[in-house]
Amino acid sequence: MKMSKLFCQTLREFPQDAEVISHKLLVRAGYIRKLANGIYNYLPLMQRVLTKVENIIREEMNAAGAQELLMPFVQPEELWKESGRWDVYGKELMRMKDRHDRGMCLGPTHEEVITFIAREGIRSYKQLPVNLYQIQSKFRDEIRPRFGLLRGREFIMKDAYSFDVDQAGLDKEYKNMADTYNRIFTRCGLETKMVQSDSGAIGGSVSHEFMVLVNENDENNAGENDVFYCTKCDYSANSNHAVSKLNPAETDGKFEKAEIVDTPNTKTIEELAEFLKVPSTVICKALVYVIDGKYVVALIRGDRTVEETKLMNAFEGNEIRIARNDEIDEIMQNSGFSAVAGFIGPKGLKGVSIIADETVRELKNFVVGINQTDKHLVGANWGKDVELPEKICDIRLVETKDRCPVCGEELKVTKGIEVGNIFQLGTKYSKAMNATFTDKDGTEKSFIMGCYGIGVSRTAAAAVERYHDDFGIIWPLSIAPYTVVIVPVSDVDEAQMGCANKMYEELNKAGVEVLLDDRSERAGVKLKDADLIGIPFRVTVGKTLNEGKVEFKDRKTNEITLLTPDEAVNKIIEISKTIK
RNA sequence: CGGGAUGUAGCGCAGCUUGGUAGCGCACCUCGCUUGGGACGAGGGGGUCGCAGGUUCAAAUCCUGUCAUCCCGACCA
Repeated sequence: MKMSKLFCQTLREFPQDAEVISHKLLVRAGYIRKLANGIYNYLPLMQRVLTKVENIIREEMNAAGAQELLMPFVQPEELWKESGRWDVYGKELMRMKDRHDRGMCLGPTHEEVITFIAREGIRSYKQLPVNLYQIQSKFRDEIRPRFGLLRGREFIMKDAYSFDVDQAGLDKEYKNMADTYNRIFTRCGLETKMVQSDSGAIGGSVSHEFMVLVNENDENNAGENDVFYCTKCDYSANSNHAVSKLNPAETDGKFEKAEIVDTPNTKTIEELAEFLKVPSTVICKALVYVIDGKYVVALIRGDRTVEETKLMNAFEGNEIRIARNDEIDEIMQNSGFSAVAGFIGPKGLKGVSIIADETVRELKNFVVGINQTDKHLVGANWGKDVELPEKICDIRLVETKDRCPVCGEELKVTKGIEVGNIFQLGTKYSKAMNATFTDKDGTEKSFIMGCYGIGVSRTAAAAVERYHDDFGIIWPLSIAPYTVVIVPVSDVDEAQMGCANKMYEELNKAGVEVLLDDRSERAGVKLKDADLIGIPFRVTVGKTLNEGKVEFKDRKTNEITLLTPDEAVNKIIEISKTIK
């Protein structure tokens, strides 16, 4: 491709509305352009990158035994009513009416449609197992799209769905997909970590996410997830799912008798601990949440934080938020109290569910709110002064220095970008949508399903996030839009242009993806653009041509070697052959 | 949805306080010159100043409303 004809406008400055580096660089280097909030045009260079990622995915998925199909982007309301998600998916599901006033939605994911396909097409266990996938645009009307391609409303996703006769089959396919994903991301030049995760709105039990770990010291790092991991064993999990063993802590308040004491203006745990001169670990903290419209009071040790996803899952909820002050007032009124937030306790509350984190169980002679403003109960003990709630779960956020649940080593945390996930769905959708097959023994059974997603556009953006420098993008070879760019320093120097053109022809003939910068620009412009766009290799044809040499530059190391034009061409052809 | 900020040429911005001919840099077009890290000179094109009302002889500027975008939070495959 000749750059004079390439549809690509690089910008001299970073776009003002971009925050993270992948967004800034992709816009500035002419890969993407915003159409609307969270919706982007993929320009020719970007399309080449996406196609490469997609083809790697295709090859590996096909090799793993999956079959590609394509489902509609627009889906009928009825299917979503069948699965029960029409009512629970929320505003993220882009809903609309067709001309006949029938409810439709844009596909944010395709469990319903694939289950419909399986229900229609699979009658017998003999047709199983099967794994079907597609690569397609998805639409999710995110509350706050941001970070360019990392969190758009429209994005490209590979989604695969497996159907098995039993759990053993699903386990096998799950492992197969995990291995496949590792191969896919490795081929894309990305190092990923497979971490345990929450299964979210998709449902199901077992799930893992594939995270590209980003450098936390990087000021604009775009990792949206905290990943806790163990340095000794291979335990790692998303913070919304991570569990830990706790270090020993002082949990005895050493108050000799239970009594209500004045604790004026101690609305936070810090203030209360300071006022009573006790460690925060002997305080039982009470937080009021609203889960799917119902009030929940969560008890947790004073020094710990509630993990809201865990709390929500404990009640099998879909939506969680902290209660507003007027809602707390309502609870107080219903229970005959009048305390404000900061003095809430479990004793005597009516119309709420109470849940306790495991950390409160061992508290002794502790401090707890008693639903009177500016007062707390000290020296409290479970069973005697306050009832221990029946519902006790792990609802706490893991912290660094907590111990690995597997081996006991200290846990560490890092930021990650989620580029893929795998879920064991089980029969959640097949049961709800009555999708069954006839098993060997003649009985009707529901499909055991799994689903497996990869964010294609996000993977490309994550690669930029991971590989760039002050000059621009540094694409991994396997997903770069072109392998090499030839830059003649002067487009009016006949020798240089002749040499550049000759190499260009030879490389093209050899099937190498090559760019020729034949623009009538000054050298600086062409060199800056080559770096910005991030082509892995650059051949500069300039003054060294007098000695019969051209410069060969590796974008990754910025190392320059002098080669004859023939040597350069051969070297690139050799490199090109290694691309898988 | 809560808090903060911003909307002026394709991009980046000034002008607004104190109302009076809409500007600068980059990009774009023409000519010249130049060709190893985003040159230079001359000329040129491009704007209903986010939108709608209002005040005024006169509004980018003041007032009201509204829309959009960005950041933080809540949410999230």
